[in-house]
Amino acid sequence: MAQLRRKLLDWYHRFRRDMPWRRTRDPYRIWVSEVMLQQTQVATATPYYERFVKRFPDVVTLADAPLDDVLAAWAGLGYYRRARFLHEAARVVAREHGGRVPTTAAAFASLPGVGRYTVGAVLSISVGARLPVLDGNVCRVFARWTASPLQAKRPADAKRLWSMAEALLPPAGGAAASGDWNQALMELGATVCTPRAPRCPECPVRAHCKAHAAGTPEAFPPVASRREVVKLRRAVALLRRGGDVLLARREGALLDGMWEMPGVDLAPDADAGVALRSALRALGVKARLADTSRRVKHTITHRAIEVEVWEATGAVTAPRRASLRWTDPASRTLALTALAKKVVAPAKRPRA
DNA sequence: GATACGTGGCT
DNA sequence: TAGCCAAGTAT
Repeated sequence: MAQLRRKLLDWYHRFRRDMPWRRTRDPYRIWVSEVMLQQTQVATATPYYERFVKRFPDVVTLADAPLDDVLAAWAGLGYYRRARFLHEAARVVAREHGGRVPTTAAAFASLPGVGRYTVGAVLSISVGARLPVLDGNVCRVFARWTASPLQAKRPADAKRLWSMAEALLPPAGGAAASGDWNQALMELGATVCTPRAPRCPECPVRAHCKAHAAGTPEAFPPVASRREVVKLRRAVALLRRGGDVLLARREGALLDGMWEMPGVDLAPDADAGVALRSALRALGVKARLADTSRRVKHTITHRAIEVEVWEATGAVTAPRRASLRWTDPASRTLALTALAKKVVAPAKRPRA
């Protein structure tokens, strides 16, 4: 085991990618990065991280900021509950911990949105706590090393995987840091021991890998059953006034508090114009609408939405109310959904 | 313990 | 392209 550890750590120190959160030991910044990276790829999270820590450089600044500002900074990253929990947790830190991120496992773990993974990641990386991590990468690496059909979703397997992660930590008092070890495991999974087409010839620890020995690394972990994607239709009104567009605040379970063009979900055979005019009337918005025939596709978890984009043919009037605003969509002051961003600023196709 | 939660990269 | 997947957590 010592050899396995040394080989992987050597590899990590040689090949680890440079990332902004790897240039700090500040528990707050490590924490922000770990929350952003949940279910999110490094390349996606990086620009959000840079903007976020610039706007909220410390936990007290975050605690003092309005939730809407935090959501606006998060807009486009998804899983907005992460941002709500992070903000709520920051307020707990400001109120109950004197504005310093607690670095004992129990205190940190008690914060909202902080699960076992995040405790291990933040505290091992920032203060060297000897705590394991288990994420999708680490699960896959372990399943392959042992050639076992371990799946993190099965509680019994998760327990075994966490035990492995604990057992493999560098020994207490040794030279190797737990934070480096944890990151080395994840880095291996992210860059070499990938879900498909793993780069076994580049793997520093292939000699220890039973799945590699068997020649079937891709068989581990077994593929999980996937949920069916439901197709949905929606119509939205892209209403402009100068450089501003009219936005409505969402309410409900999905994307609560986020802003997007006023619109309506459509039954499969519904008349979009009828439904959209009715929805706008209910908001008190007056406009003559025409179908642009532009269609925007967007997927949210297991929903595939096709959006019909309508525009006004004349002047638009909207009532003053808290859930309706004219805003420059480029200003980043409102938390726009990714779908709204697509509708207002369609991505240019790369050169054909 | 099954499910909900967003989005974009990659093949 | 369509489908899989990603540094998870809470309910």
